[in-house]
Amino acid sequence: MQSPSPQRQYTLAPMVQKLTAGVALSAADQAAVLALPFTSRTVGRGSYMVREGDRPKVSQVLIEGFAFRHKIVGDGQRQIVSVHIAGDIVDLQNALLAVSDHNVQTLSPAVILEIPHHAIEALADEHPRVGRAMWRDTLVEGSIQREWTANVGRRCARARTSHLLCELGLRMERAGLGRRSSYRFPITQDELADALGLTPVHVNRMLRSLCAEGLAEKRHQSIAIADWNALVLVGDFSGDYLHFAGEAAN
Amino acid sequence: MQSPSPQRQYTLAPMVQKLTAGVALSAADQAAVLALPFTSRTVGRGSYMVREGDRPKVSQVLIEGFAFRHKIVGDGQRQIVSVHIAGDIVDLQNALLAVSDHNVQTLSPAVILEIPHHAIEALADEHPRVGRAMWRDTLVEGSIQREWTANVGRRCARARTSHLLCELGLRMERAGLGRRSSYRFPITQDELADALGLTPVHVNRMLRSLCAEGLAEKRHQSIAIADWNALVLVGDFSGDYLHFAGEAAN
DNA sequence: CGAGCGTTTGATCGGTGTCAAGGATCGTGG
DNA sequence: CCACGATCCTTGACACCGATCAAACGCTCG
Repeated sequence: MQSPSPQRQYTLAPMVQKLTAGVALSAADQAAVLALPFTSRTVGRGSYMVREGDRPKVSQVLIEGFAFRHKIVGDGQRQIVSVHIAGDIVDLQNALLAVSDHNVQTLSPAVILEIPHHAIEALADEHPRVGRAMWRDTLVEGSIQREWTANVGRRCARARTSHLLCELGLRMERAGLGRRSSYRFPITQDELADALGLTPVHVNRMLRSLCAEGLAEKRHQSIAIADWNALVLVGDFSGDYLHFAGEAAN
Repeated sequence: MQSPSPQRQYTLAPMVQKLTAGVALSAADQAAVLALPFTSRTVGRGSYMVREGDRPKVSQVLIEGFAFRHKIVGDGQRQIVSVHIAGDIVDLQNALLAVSDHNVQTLSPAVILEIPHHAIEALADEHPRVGRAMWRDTLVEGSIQREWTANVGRRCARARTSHLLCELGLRMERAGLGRRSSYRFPITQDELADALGLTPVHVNRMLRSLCAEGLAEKRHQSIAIADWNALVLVGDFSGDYLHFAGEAAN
């Protein structure tokens, strides 16, 4: 079975937390977010949240579980372009873009809250600060995406792999879902390979070598980072691009 | 010397055009954009518009010329993560993100308009539709960035190169700066290599082969695409991710 | 306990990188 | 208008990282 309890009532509190982390929101603004209409659904691993070519009418917030975005290229190969954890607003894109340019799929059983696009647009109109917070969220995602491009384009397999483990560690810790040195991450080596632009075989070799050298280890559904500083070094990692700081004075 | 005439007065009309292409704006909204305070400057090729680590106080609109964003990884290699043409709002990011996570440099002599961040924030507050339009622009950039990640991660050198030529062709045509089959693009093979995650030598080989087969040719400061359909095929290209359509009904 | 999926390992292949040298082109200054 | 220097392009030979192919192993979950 999966973690989410059957009949539990979910709220948009994680979305509020996500947004306030970047832009200060008044009590009224926060209340407006919480008052958004939504429906919840619980899905299994591998479920599609969005398909390329879709014209979604709702945006989705990931409340529990993991998900990833990916694109399929001409010869059938898959590139995973981002990974999402609980609290991420996964499908804000399509509030303003008519047709989806990529697929989103769950990496684990998940709980998803769906919000109609018109409600999001109305919210942004009536509460500009919230609109700004959602825009900022999009900007941070853009920054992460740039780093992924650089990671795949210019780092060797070993560094690439380490870099991803570091990023996820920091994001999980920040979201209160684990420690950077140890967090849940139910991904297969096949999926890792597609996220890193490598083959599963080579990912396996990198993971084995990182483990053998006491840097990090991929367990069944989790990651354990034994030597954070060393992994940061190997992965050429700096978390600046995650823009955790928030706005300096706002 | 460079194209821009010395004392000419520039306006934010290109920014209005860019924004209205995605979201319908009222006359008042458009006027508000045009009324933004700005200063213009003319710079030579290779000038930095933003440096990683900067805390910019202005956003920049590229009025004439070309620019690119890039990141430098640990061993000194450079990854170009995006390319920008006249009309692009290059530095909207830093309106909401305190510190820049990447560098922006001109690819040619350029004319740049600088707008103070506070003016952009005020504009978004007072004209939510404009805020939405800027947000949408960010979303489209995100989409392009995802495609670049997939391009670099999962396509062979030949396809990668072709894909970039197609993208630029479509964007230039859309912006009214040329035809997809022939457009100005003053980039060196070194820079192309850094945009594609390849080496200059290998980019050269791909270009020569594309040229030998009558698909496309890189001239001095321009691109000529002799067989668009064939290049699209080789490059596994589809322009959907550029989201040209605009909002269906808005 | 068994089936299926995911992981691990070895051997070999190939695409792209590296190194090196020569050639073309452009912009500059005389 | 020409000469020159710098940058960019081009080509070949060779090396290497990561891909491919193939097979066995182990773990989970039902």
